Amino acid sequence: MPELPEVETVRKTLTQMILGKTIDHVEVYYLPMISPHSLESFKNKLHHATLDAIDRIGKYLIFRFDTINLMVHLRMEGKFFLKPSDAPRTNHEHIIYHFTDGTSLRYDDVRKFGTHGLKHDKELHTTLPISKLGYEPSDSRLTKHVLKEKLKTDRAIKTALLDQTVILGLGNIYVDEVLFCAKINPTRKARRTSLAKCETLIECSRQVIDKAITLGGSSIRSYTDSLGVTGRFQNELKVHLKADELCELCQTPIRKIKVNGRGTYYCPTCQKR
DNA sequence: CCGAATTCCTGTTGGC
DNA sequence: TGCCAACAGGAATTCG
Repeated sequence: MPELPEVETVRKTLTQMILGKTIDHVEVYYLPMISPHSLESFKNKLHHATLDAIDRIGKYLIFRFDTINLMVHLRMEGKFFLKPSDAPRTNHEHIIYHFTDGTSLRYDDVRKFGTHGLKHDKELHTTLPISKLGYEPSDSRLTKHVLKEKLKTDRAIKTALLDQTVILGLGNIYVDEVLFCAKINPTRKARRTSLAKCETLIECSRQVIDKAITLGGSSIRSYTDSLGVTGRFQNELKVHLKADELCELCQTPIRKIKVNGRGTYYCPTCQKR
């Protein structure tokens, strides 16, 4: 499931591949995926638009055309592929952006959870969902004081850190790794996190996310980036998906539990409550 | 307002 | 081996 490092890898790859291309026409095969839901409006706004840049805000990809932005969230299994326009559509390609040069960008998503929405420049940052998002780990505005304030909730720390308004970009893989790094039990109440631990959490988030970006993200389950090249951070995971394996710091078997419905991996010795 | 539960979806997994 | 329920999960929505 793509999180910040995987989305950043996709962004870089796509930038190399399709920057400057102009859309000829768009095909949509699953209407609930797009917004606004008007198919004609969606197609018309992208007609003959030229791609100026691809940005990223948290896990959202922002394709910048003239004055309109295509905001894409990959959710669990969204992937892009670049193919010739006349290549046959495969089972799970739900949206095809055809370019004027005879190539096409295919959005492939087995579970149909991804979203593609159009927003004008002026609304992008002032409307949901972007308007509510918190700061990314790399953002200097994310201070221990800011985090401490956002952690004033009765939810478990893991649940709070998955909330994109608290800290931006962590998903189920990296939140487990960050909590292991910070030696915090995932079920601990968020509001019990000390100022010092808030600082540790920020440092660990930066460390984990930076390293994952450097390695091209993690390739677990079916995730591959848009070139089919696989990330290498899965080899660096300390706890996620490591149930019953021994903690590399203390040799205690890693435990798997559920925290608010999410599969959660942690070391019961290193991450005491 | 807050937090938990539900919902979306389908390929994979596990139990019998 | 085959069948089917349970499971995976980000975030919007609904519920209490």
